[in-house]
Amino acid sequence: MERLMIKNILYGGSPGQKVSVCGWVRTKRESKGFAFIALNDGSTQELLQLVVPGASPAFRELPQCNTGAAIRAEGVLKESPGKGQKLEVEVSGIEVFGGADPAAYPLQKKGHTLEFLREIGHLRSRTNTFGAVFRLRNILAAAVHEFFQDRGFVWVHTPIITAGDCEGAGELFTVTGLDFGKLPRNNGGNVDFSQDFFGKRTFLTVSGQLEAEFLAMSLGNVYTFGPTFRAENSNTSRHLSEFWMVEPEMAFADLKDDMSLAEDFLKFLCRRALERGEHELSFLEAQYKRTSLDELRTLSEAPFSRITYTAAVAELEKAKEKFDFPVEWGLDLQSEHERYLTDTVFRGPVIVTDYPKEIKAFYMKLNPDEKTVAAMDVLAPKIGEIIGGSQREERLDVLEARMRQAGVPGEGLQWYLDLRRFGSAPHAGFGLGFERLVQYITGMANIRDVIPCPRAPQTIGF
RNA sequence: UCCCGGGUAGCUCAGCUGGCAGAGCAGGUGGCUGUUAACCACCCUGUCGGGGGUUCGAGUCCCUCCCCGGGAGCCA
Repeated sequence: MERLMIKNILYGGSPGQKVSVCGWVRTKRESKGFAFIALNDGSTQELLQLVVPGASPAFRELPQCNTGAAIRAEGVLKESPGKGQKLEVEVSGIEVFGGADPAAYPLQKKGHTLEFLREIGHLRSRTNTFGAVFRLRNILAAAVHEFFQDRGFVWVHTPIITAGDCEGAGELFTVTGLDFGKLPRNNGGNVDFSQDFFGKRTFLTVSGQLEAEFLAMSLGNVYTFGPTFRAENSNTSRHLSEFWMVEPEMAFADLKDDMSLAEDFLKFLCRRALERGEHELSFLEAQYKRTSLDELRTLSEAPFSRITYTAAVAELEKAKEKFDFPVEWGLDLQSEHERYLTDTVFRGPVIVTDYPKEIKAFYMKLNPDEKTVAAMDVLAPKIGEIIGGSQREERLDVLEARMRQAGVPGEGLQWYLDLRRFGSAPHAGFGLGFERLVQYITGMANIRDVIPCPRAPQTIGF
């Protein structure tokens, strides 16, 4: 008999139907004459109840059917007389693929802390919480592609290995083929990377943006969606050393277009999460009370607030709240300031625009006031910056001047400047940290709980 | 990297001014004909994070290192 997924049985099955189902036992409840097994196969948040009558030969298999065991069950689908489920399977046969010693299996029939589950990363996806999070992560990843593909954006694959820290976005991981036992040295005593695999020092990418720019200046609208690496010694609930980033880049677009795209994008993702992950979201809402379906519904409909950096600073200056860090035009907004704007002033996502040029990257377009740049950050309640973007500087002379001021060496970036020499055009884009998005939608407090194998300083199990 | 708070049974934690290491849950055994993290009874569970020191005596006090969490910085 063909194996059915639990999702399809619960939503497409009818009483009287013969079924075969495989999965992992969540709980077993035994009486003298019968037993109940709650089974999960990862296809859905919900569990399938198996009823094993004492007369069934399957009853003899019960001692092996402990929490965690992998089994196949065959039987007849019936309407359940009990509360809590509509359908259940009256089992006639059970095959145990692999048992799970109850004394040794770490996942007990009780609640566990997220911290403990992080220590058993290879098993935590068998829990309700992580099943929900990883299914939602998939829904969102698919929705990223759906959103851009529907708008004619081309998915481009920018390199993982790069030759320079052109953007200055944090510390980089070095990639090398050199033998650490006998590193070649130059006259200065430093490692001689000219003898390395690529003939120069190379790194894991910190952003695909610069490459995405030249692809946008040929294909029109493009986006990247792939892994990104930062060697920063960040120990927070919002940072990973390896994370996934989405970076759209649009030719012939300005900051307004960029903001509209970011807003439409986030709303679309919320809507898809609600449509396709309702059971998962409901579970997480009930379990942790850090996210709410109503909040996501509001977010997917109401317009985002928008404010310039200058106006935001004025708002903070007149705030009654005491801040630990100073508020002054020219200083970057601190976490506490961002939180005040999202949680107190606007009570929702807000887009802050036109930051002082000194605190933003060299490639952002200089505004006519020559003090600010056409940058935008989308700030979300609780987690802060979820999107950072800008219109790019397309004027060669202005860009070169900005690079000199910022101390960015031009040698490795001639190809980037070429885009301003040949057929330059206004263009804009942004970067979205995918895990921050998943965090925001699921309400998980720690970013290490929204990716299967989190990489962070001193953290690389599994 | 900095500032706080932690590390005691498989898990979550209590353990006061230093004096025989505890509870709940999980697990085991038995009972129970419709359970929902089932219920009832009984039973088992320890390198008190590692090392050093003070003391007649350290889970408890001191030093040091490691690990975890929260916050900050950096950022997405």
